[in-house]
Amino acid sequence: MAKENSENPRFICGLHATLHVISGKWKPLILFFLDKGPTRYGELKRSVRGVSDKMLIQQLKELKSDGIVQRTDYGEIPLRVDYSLTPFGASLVRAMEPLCGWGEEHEEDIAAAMDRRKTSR
Amino acid sequence: MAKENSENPRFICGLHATLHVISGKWKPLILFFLDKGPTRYGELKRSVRGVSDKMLIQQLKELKSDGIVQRTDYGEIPLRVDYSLTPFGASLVRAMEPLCGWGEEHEEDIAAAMDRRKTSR
DNA sequence: TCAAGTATGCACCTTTTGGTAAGTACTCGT
DNA sequence: ACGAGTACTTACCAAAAGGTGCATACTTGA
Repeated sequence: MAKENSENPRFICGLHATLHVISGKWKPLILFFLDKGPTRYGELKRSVRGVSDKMLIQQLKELKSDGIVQRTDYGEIPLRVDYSLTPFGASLVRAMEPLCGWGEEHEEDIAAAMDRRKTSR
Repeated sequence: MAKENSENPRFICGLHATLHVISGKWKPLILFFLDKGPTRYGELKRSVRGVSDKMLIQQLKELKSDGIVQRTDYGEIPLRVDYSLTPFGASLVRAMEPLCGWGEEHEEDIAAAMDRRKTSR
């Protein structure tokens, strides 16, 4: 009937859209490290402690297909590849900063709440 | 041995901590609607279209145990309860706004990327 | 008395997500 | 020739997340 919303109805709000891009166990961490500059695959793997090859590759692929990161293959003889943020990705990282700040400020409350949940489960 | 980080090592960065609180299929949407004011359970369920009772209750409980939302039971005869943001929760919603904005600005790119992934899968 | 509405709880099942471990194709140093 | 390092790929499995539907205890209106 009458339109209630002139935007496309795919997402409830912008946040909803954003979360489609950054959800994934390792994505925020990957973004966090890539924000420091282009990083080789192996380097990234060592930074994001605990991630498996499968997961790292998979999340990088998704981030790439979302236009957040770039993969650069130097076509060199002993295989050499690195990953970096696109300008689009960099803008996302900027938008994530307040969440970063909020998390830092309330780190203890969050950790306490997590413990509470684990204990009383 | 030598400390590399004086913060507690539970989270890699603030963002990582924050994501523990807002991850969950329906949480951002719930927060989005609660930001408009205290909302009764049934009302919320009708707002967050598609959510099941189980999920709505579950996510509300988690948000409550994280101190993000408050549950008010009016103790009235025909059962009456509502949910609202705590000040802590309100501060989280404020920190989420840039992500909201980013998502709004790039909604089309995000949707396009999602389609691309679905199609080429 | 019966259906409907309130706010939940619970059992069961499927889907999604993530982890483990192996294999590939290449090159380099010994 | 062998082991190690590069950047992945694949198959198999376990755990977590989420969905469906029924049950509860209460009340109000027909």
